[in-house]
Amino acid sequence: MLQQTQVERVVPRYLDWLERWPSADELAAAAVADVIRAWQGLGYNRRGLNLHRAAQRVATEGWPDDLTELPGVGPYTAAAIGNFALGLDVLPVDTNVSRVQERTGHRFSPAAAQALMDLGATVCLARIPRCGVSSIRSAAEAVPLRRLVPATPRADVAPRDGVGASAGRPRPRGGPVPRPGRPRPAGPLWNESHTAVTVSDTRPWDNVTGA
DNA sequence: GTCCTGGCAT
DNA sequence: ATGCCAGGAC
Repeated sequence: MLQQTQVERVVPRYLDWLERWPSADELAAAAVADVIRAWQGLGYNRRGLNLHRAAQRVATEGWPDDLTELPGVGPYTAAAIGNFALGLDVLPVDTNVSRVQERTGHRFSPAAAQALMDLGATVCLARIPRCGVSSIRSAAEAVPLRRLVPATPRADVAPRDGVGASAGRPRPRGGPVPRPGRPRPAGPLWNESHTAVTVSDTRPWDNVTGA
């Protein structure tokens, strides 16, 4: 349900759904019409169908080792389930996480998954990154601007004025604004779900990688 | 890589 | 109103 649909929109539907079909077996036994009806309003009805089919497959053949064998489950969802539900050491790389990794040039450990997602969704935004309040700004500043801009300007994207519109070239993806590095105080990397991730004085992102 | 599809930014 | 975004399927 969380594919392309916001959490707030999903939660109540998810709870109702689990109350009605608490297990894969029970969902598998449901009529397709009921599944579609229960999915109404969540968008992308194909996901509801896929979920139903996946449940049927799990009901008959059990859980596959490779979750991407289930219909509707790609690399991202498989990694997300692996990390959050199964406790596996895999990093779900959605566009938010991908963007953070690109801008910092850093490979984060799976332990940082939740913090990375929230950072990418609330601070390291695609269009207008809030570098001023970013806890990993210093990491992004260490990345040459060259690596954040396409080699050739995209013809289909008009140049924009803005804070980072440097070098007379558009920054279609809105990369972070590089500045001279400067010491920053230690503090929590991120806040909302109280994930116990803290940063150090020198290389903040290393604490997050577990390196 | 392209297409799908609903949400979202502009 | 228009175009971009984003996981998945192919």
